[in-house]
Amino acid sequence: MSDVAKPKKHAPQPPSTSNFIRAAIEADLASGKYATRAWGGKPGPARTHEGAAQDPARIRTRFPPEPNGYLHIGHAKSICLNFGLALDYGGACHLRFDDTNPEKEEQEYVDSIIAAVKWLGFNWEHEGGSHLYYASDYFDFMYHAAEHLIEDGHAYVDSLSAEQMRALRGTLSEPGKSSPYRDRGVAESLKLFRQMREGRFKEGEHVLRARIDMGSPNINLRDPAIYRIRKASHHRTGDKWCVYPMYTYAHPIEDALERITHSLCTLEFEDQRPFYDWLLERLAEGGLLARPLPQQIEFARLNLTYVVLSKRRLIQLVEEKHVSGWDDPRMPTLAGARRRGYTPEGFRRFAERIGVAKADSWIEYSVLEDCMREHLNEAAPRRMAVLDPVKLVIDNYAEGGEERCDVPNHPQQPERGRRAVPFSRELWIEREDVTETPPKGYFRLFPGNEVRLRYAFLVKCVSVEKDAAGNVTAVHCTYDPGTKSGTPGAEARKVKGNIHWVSARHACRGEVRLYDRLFKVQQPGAGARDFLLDLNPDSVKTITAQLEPALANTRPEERFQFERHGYFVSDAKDSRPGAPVFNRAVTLRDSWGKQGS
RNA sequence: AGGGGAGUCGCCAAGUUGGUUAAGGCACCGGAUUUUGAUUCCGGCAUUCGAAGGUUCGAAUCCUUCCUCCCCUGCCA
Repeated sequence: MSDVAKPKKHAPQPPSTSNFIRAAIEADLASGKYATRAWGGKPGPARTHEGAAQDPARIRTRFPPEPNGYLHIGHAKSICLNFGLALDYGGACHLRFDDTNPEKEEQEYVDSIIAAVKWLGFNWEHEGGSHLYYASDYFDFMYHAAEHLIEDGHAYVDSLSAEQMRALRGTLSEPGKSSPYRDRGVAESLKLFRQMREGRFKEGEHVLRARIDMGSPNINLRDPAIYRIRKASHHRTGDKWCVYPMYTYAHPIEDALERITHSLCTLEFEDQRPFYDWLLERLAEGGLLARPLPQQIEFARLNLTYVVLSKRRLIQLVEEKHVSGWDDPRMPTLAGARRRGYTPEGFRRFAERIGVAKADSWIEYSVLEDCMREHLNEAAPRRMAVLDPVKLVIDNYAEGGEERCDVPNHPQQPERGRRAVPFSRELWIEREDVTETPPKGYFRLFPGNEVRLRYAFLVKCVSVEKDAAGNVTAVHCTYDPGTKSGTPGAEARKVKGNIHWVSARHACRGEVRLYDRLFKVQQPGAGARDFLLDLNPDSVKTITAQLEPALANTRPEERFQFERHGYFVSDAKDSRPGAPVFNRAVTLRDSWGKQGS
């Protein structure tokens, strides 16, 4: 049956260019839903936008972190999704700080979040406008909208304690019961709400609730609290307010004021969507918000094997000093990943590769590593570094002699130029590149075998020196002067082994941190187990390596491939001229199975 | 009177107005190239879509029943 012409092989395509969110956006764009969407030039209520010109942004998305912690890899998925969609569809993506809880939020976090989003390569500019917003900028509107809801009978002040409210809320299978304050008159609720704002009550004395349906099977609709009293200083509004809106109430309003078209969030907010729509509809029919209203769309959050992403656990790792800080290279925070040597391009590639859907899934950590390798392979210049040095002596090379080897900075990219690497009689080579008893298939140095010193000469192993314990202490070779790389006839004789080296006399010593995964199991803390029990005790190993001279002075965050090892980055905090410190981002793939080093 | 979601190859994930042999990526397995056991290149890789019935000329797509997993009872987000 092989005489039938085979269908031509399809060119490899970028991973899933289609997903349910793109489908929704494309459907909305096609239906003309947004054809007359106005944009008044800044976030605001109906009057800001009505009569204004059509929004130059075809869609608006937003990334809305609460500034109460550091961003992590899970956020990277959301950032790439939201900013990426805006870019793809000619839209704008807003960076918005959801700072509605003054007790947990700090300026330090907003700074780190801004830095992380920028680092990932995104910005919130669109058509000359900058879309960096804060929920706290909308507190006035939110407060007035709340009064409006009270006046329309859609909200009331409840004076039950939190415990009493919980008792009346019902359970998953039983309906809730009305609070005795549910039928409090509009005037009284309004008066109390104003007094709440004036600071006449203590925290917890009253709360503003939406009046919806205590019998709803959806617990989120059983008269959710929308405003609470909090006598805390806010990092931006200071002491102006002592009542703060709840996320449930604030988020839809933030979206509507900013004219967000597609409000993307994670699956756990699905049950919240009916309230989101209910609130916006009430406010729009009251003339406070412009239509079309934003729509919430939920997607599955990222789960990565061997990694924990919950804020609680991340805090525990830092506070209990299992890591050196939020930017420890083993942390899944973006600050940690950056210090580890991971790249923005790698993260974007990763987000593209894993796609977005509604099914809960676990992405294998190796997928992230592969994405980093792929980008680093293209981007990182090559260098030679010996991590576990053993001396190689070329017996027939002139004592005191030296010469230069002409080495490409990137074998696949000749335009990156070449550099001179000093060569001499005594070199450092990798301990694992020499053995007296070669296993099957081993083609590096062992007595009688010939290998190439990469970009230099062919050497033949004549003997191996060992200490009393049997450890190799030095290896003696003879070299063939006619085989220098780049000279005529250098390739006359082919050998399988090709090992890297550093001239002992010229080497620079440097600290190298070899990182491995922070946890030793795929799902740390699965079941009821304490996740700390799953910590990998060997997640970092610090060594002193012998580096080629060009590595002595590097700029902070400069990334290299150490040939035959992997990708390393000059540590942003600890590396110094002449005393370099490198972090290993990821190893090279290795079908021989050398397991890191 | 519970409600809301999800189940397509080892890991992701298209496809879901029913229409010929179920995209693509990752991993994996072969083979080629290679001065990185890397990279690159070529080839292979689901008679089957959680299960069982049913409708139909035809079903991953429609219907029925069942199974499994996730989320929801903060004055957190």
